[in-house]
Amino acid sequence: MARPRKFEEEAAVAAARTAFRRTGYAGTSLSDLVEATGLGKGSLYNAFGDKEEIFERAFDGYCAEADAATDETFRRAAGLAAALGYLSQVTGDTIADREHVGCMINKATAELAVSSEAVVERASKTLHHVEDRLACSLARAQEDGEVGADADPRDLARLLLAVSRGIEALGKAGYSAEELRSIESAAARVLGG
Amino acid sequence: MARPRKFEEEAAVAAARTAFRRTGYAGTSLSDLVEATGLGKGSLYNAFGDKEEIFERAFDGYCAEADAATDETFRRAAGLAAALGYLSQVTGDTIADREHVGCMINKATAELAVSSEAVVERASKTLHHVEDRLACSLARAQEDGEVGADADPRDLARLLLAVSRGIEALGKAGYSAEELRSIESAAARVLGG
DNA sequence: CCCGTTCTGTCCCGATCGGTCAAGGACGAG
DNA sequence: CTCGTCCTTGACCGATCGGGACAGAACGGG
Repeated sequence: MARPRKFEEEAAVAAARTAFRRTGYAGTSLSDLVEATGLGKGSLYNAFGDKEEIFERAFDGYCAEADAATDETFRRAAGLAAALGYLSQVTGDTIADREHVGCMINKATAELAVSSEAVVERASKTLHHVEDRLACSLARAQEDGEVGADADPRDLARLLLAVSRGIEALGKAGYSAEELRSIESAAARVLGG
Repeated sequence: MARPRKFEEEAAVAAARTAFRRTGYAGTSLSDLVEATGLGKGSLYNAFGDKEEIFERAFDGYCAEADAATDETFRRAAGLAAALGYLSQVTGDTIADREHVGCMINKATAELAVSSEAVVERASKTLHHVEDRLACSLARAQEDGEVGADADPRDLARLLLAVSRGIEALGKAGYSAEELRSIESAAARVLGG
């Protein structure tokens, strides 16, 4: 018994997300969000509350999608191949991102880790999710003899995660595709040898 | 034959830098900079031009200091110890930074890589400087038999650089001191073994 | 068909944004 | 001491900020 929403809430959040990804939290104004989503300022405000909540929704959606993408990546392969596949995926995404928009997790923590505990926690959760999948794959790899038996799979997983975050960061700092790929293969060599 | 500057230009830039490091470019207003530096708005503008130039000066100073600190780190040690010392240094700094202020290179590229080629170039230069020092140390380590002779020192240097950037990023995303240290030692094991 | 409810667009607000400028003060050269 | 030069201060600018108020449109239950 009321007028229904004309817009897709999820679509609006997604549009807001791309805006935030490009210009950050402080750098994105409400009018930018209005333009990005196509909604009126009133609708935006009515649906989500304030700017902070819109960002939180956008960031949460990004992390949720990242989690799903991680699951998908590790569903397609197992063992060492899965771990290296993840690294290759990150490297490829970084190289493809010629505009240097970059990963939202990095951007959000870089900008807001000082002031928002919520952002830190959400980011931590998503990264630990990756870590878990990596550790699982590496443990399997160890059983199969693909990886030396003396190393702790959990430590190796964290190391690989750090490498992937590093590749992302270096990509945004102007490192070339060749340089990034050389990091990826060096990591593969160090693990697989 | 004129009234001299009452303030130290470098001190003002340094004060502005800490403000930018905390709240980013867009998140730091001119009044914030006035408060941080203690200068009047007019003096700031007169001395540096606009906000963008102040940031550029601050970021440039940060990178220059980082370069100097890198030289100092690699002057104190050589070979594998120097490379691992650098990694330990980054890890320690990240752990000590409980407020999650973080490295300005990461922050600046995260926020401005999309819009400012200058930031990307300055960041790239500073990171390549680290890479060069790492590569040099690792080549020496290889001669001394500390590192396997089959690996390319340049690739290993990039890998280590990526790990260090990853540690920085993970620290800002809430990773604990133990977790970060475990990454550091895993990297050491992988290299030294 | 009608009314209550919710959504939407627009106008408005005080605050603050980045940036400018005129007035006056402080200093050094002569 | 005087004067020219540069610096500092603080008021001020238009624009935009995030947020809110509100009238009216669109819809569903009765």
